[in-house]
Amino acid sequence: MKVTCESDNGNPSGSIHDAGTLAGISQEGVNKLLRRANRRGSSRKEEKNEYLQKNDPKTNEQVVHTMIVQNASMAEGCSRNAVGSSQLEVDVGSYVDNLFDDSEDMNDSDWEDGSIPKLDPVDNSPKERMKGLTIEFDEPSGSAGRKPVRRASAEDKEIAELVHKVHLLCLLARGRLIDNACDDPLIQASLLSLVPTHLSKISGVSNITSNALSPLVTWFHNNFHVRSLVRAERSFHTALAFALETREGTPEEIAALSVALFRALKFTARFVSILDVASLKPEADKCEPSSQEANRVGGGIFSTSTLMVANPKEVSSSSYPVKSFSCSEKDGHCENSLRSSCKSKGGCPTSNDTQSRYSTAVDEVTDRTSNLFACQAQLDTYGQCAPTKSQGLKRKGDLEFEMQLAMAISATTVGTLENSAGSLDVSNFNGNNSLDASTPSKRWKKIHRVESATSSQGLSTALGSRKVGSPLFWAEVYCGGENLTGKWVHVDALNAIIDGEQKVEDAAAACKTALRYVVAFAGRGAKDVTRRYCMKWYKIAPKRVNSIWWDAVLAPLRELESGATGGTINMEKLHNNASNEQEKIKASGMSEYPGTDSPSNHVILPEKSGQEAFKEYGSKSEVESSTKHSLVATRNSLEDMELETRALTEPLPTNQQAYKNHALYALERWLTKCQILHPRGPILGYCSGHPVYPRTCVQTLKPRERWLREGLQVKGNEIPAKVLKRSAKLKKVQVSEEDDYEEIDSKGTIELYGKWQLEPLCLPHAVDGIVPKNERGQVDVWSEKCLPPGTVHLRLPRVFSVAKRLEIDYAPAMVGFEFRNGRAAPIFDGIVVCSEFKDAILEAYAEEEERRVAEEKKRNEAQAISRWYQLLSSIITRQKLKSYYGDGSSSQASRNIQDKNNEINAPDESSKDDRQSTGLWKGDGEDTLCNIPSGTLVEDHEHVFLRENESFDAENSVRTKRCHCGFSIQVEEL
DNA sequence: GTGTCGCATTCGCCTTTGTAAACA
DNA sequence: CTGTTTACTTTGGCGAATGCGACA
Repeated sequence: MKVTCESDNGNPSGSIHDAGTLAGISQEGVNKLLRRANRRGSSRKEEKNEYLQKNDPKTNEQVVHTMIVQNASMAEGCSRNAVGSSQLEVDVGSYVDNLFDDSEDMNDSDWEDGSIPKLDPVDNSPKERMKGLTIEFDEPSGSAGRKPVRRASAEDKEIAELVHKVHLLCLLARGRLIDNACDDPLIQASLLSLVPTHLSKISGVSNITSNALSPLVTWFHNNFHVRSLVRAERSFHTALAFALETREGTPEEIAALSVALFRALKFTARFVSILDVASLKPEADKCEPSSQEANRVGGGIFSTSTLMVANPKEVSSSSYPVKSFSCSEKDGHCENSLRSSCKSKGGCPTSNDTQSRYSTAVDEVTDRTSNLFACQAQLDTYGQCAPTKSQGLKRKGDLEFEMQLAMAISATTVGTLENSAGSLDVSNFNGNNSLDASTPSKRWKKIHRVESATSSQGLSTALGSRKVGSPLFWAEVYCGGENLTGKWVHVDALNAIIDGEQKVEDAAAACKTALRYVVAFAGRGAKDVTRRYCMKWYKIAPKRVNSIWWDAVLAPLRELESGATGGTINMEKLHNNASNEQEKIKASGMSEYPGTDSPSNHVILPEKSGQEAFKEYGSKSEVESSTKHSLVATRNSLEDMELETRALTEPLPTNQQAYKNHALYALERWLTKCQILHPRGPILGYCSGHPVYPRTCVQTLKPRERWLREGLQVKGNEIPAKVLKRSAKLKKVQVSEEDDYEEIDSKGTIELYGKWQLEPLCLPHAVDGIVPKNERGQVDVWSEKCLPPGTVHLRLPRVFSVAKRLEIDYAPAMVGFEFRNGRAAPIFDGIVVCSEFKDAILEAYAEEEERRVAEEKKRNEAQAISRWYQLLSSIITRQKLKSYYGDGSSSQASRNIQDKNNEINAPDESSKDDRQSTGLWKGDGEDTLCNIPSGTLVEDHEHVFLRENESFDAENSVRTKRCHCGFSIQVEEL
């Protein structure tokens, strides 16, 4: 192993390995760091590689890690500069952690705070700090091939979930803003004025079909183009108006315009967006696509303004041809490719600008732009974009989250930013109606620079970056002429695709966009319509947030949305349609299996949903109550049913592992040890020869004791549904304690029971004031259900003493266990007593507590007085000693010792008279108050209290003693 | 290049009912 | 003498989740 240090000018200024034994210390340190690096895992390469220099490939047997460590100023400069120093070379292959953290406790914060290299242990002089250091070491030959693994901890997961949730909320807010902008009458009117007369004839057609929309969509597609311009510094409303003016805009704006157009034409339309949130799983966003992939995605797909559709003729039948484009416009979409590659290659969406929270924006924009160019230069040079240390700590999800947060904030603060940033374009929009795609290039360039700087920092979700080309926004139009009852039709006017809902998933997947949340916005509300676009729900379900939380979030938005889009449907049609759906379910083998919770039970029956809808929207609906089938359902409930049906008719996965946590299906081999199939059937199909069962047949088993905690007990004569062998550890205990083999066998197993073998818990009743107890003389109170009838649980501290004093029968309440001293210890909380004694005990407890509190107060006061006494005695003694021996510094130490000795001896009656102090103290049997005129303490004088100067206040029993100097002391005689 | 499967590894849940000495 | 507090020894086994490599 070799360790060398280099100064910043390149000359070796010192070598650790020269320091004799220090070499060993250093080696140990390096090895420690290596171990640590191995633990941390390869996924954090980007966080650390700023400290690394590329390996020398010439060394064969030896893996050489060379690092150039920046000094403090360099490190700061690096963090200021988005790209970092050009001296940095990034080693992608192997790396080590902060090799220069020589302290023993190299904790995470040291690393993550970006601490600069510490001093060489040999040389403590700051002037001699190393600016560069080269370390070479041997790597164990066996470990070369294995990548270290570090999994996310629970904390990581929690943080990731929080980020995910907040990101979702931001995107929801964003979607609502866009939806609101789509309702703008001015924009709608402007759009209408652009539509050719022959196309506007379809306005208001009640039973429109998707085919009828084709000409309109084609026209829109031909007239509105995507341009990768983001005007984040203005409100979305303004941006939308500008996009309408120029007929060019971001995919988001163009999609919003299409929605506005449909609404202008009196169609019921929604703005639909994929909420491309930060991953729910930690570190999932860190592994960006490879540079090749980035090139492919960035340069290949998002390259023309007519995204993804080569020929308008393909309307209605085209798919998303995601790989068939080339870069053709320099100003427009090549920018995206650059941005994408910059981001993807190095994970470098311009470092500390990213951390600046994007709050002020305009004056920062120039910095960002320069950073972008710097990043670009870096890419040209190295093919890598070295992140700064602080940047490295940011996960991509965090960055996206921050950007979205900033966007949501900026979008919601309409008006404020408009004033400041609007000067860029708004005047043009307002005053110059002739602006179109032929806008002077200078002006475009300005916008373009603003956009590129902003988007280069990771604005992927709403604005497209890595996931360029992915269908993120489109419209849904309600076509009453479709499907008997009408249906929501996917309309991607951006790409001139109608009714292509089945292609969205594949197109998104091709662009590495996870289709986890597809949300439709209307009426300032929102509805999750992911099911419509997702064919393999089991794949995305684990990537979605807890459904309870998500449903709760969406609940109010759903009401708004259904209020805006909820038309009425003739129930007769609906019934026929639903029957067809039911038949589909039956055909797929999903219905009517004998399980207790058959999936078919989850299907909302037409009658039921219709009635519910009637209750909810009865006032608005056209009610025809004369016949059974003439109930009115809303589009909303109909759509709910459609989505629900989709959820229940998911095709069987072809790979076994998909069944592991599948919501609908299960394979026996993937059941856990506490799960069982009950009933064992029906078999819905086969996967690799294994029968597939409905998930509803999977029952969770628990031991008898565990069911007791839930207030359930096993019915009599029930045999265990499953018997597990006890762990080896417990068996050992059994073997050591028991010699009888049969006993071992009976205790060496765990008997498990299923829900169907249970009944409500029947505990013995409390009789004659006696609490039924278990064999340990206590009551296990896991929940209220575990309390014997006729008893109550009093969770009060020290209440047992009251019950004991009143001679009332009680039992300690054991509420759980904790691990203490390496063993499980029961936790007791309060007592269980018969209900009839509850009031008496509570009353006595209150009295007892009152008394206890009073006693405690008294005790505290006594303690306080005692401490005052000690304080005052020490002051007095100190003063006394001062007066005896003067204030000579040489004897200070001995006086201190004497003080302490005197403190120990105090109080004694003789010394009380000599006390000089302020305040009140209480001695044994008397309280004393000292009144000291100012300056008394500094007077070199011993007080003398003469009898004749005393006075006594009989009313208060206070005797006042006075010295001739004016000092007085009050003594309360008890 | 992608999907599937098996193996290895890591993380985190589940387990679950003292005692003797010192001190007040 | 009795009741209370404190120190002692400070889990660890196992299943689920996950990552990775091999293979089709």
